[in-house]
Amino acid sequence: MAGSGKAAHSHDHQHCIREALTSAERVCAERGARLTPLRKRVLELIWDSHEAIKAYELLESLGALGESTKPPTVYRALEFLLEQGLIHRIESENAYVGCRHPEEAHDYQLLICDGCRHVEEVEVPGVGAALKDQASQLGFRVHQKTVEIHGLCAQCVANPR
Amino acid sequence: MAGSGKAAHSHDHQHCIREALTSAERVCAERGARLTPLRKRVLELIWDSHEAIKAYELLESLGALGESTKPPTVYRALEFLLEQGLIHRIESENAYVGCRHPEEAHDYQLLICDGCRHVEEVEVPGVGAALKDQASQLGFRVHQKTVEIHGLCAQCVANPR
DNA sequence: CGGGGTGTGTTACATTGTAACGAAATACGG
DNA sequence: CCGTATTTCGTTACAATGTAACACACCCCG
Repeated sequence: MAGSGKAAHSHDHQHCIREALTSAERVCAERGARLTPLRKRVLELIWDSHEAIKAYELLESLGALGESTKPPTVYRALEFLLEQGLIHRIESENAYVGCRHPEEAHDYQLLICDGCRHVEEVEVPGVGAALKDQASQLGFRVHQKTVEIHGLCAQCVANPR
Repeated sequence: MAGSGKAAHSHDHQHCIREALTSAERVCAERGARLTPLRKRVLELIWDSHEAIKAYELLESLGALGESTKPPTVYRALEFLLEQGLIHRIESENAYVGCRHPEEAHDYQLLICDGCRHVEEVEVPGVGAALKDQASQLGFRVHQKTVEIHGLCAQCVANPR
């Protein structure tokens, strides 16, 4: 059923979900942040796959679960999850994906497959530092870095539609 | 008048504009692409500053010039300019900015000031290649790279509001 | 001058995101 | 435990961003 055989990018996804939720609980507990049932449900829905998911898709899923179905509900939960570093926003897609390393701040880059929407979070050594250094040289104070690589993942290169 | 003394990031901006337009003409001529009056006007409006400008701001400016004022007009012009590499889209802002090197494809990163909206296009050596290499190692075929750094430019760090 | 392709005008709508306000739930000092 | 402050949530209404579809104008070419 959920998250098992789906062919591409196979792995024990139940494990991913469990780990993500456990991590989230711990991180929030440590910080005194409240991972309410609603926020947790949204986080679960995002972690339902490793694919980019949109706010209104989340909204629809919540609706199917009999929840309130108004945009602010979802956007507020997303805002919280972003603040806590539990998810990433994909700017070039207006979409969201679970963060692999929510325990601490980190540089990251996203490989986004335009074929299957799979998103891989990587940290290419040196990239974050190089950007920071260049900015510093120009007197620019960095607050946030967005690095998004679009293309086709190995699966979709091998197996085009 | 237009683009002269504005204090921050001072430079001969008239020169920027002339150069951008000349470049655009040449590039389009070489490729047989049609830089129509409408498209050129939109490009001029974008180059009116080095700041990120939004589609609906362009729309409003066009309206003030007595042009047609419907969204598709602007979005189609933007699409053309993006295809020709004459402008960049800033994904994290839903905004647009003139490209500094429209003559040829190139890696680039954008430093976006959240204080004054100024956008600086840079090419940090190695960053584009490092991202490409990492992707290749994962079997990922890159189509497009988006690198956007938000923060405060030197002017705004020195002179906060 | 007629036909095909490209560009533009226009209508209508889809998608994405937010402000504002009140009600409910939770935290917190006494 | 109670009353109050704060946070979270529900709801309405709307703002901002972007697109599909079709009609018309223009231009090149034969």
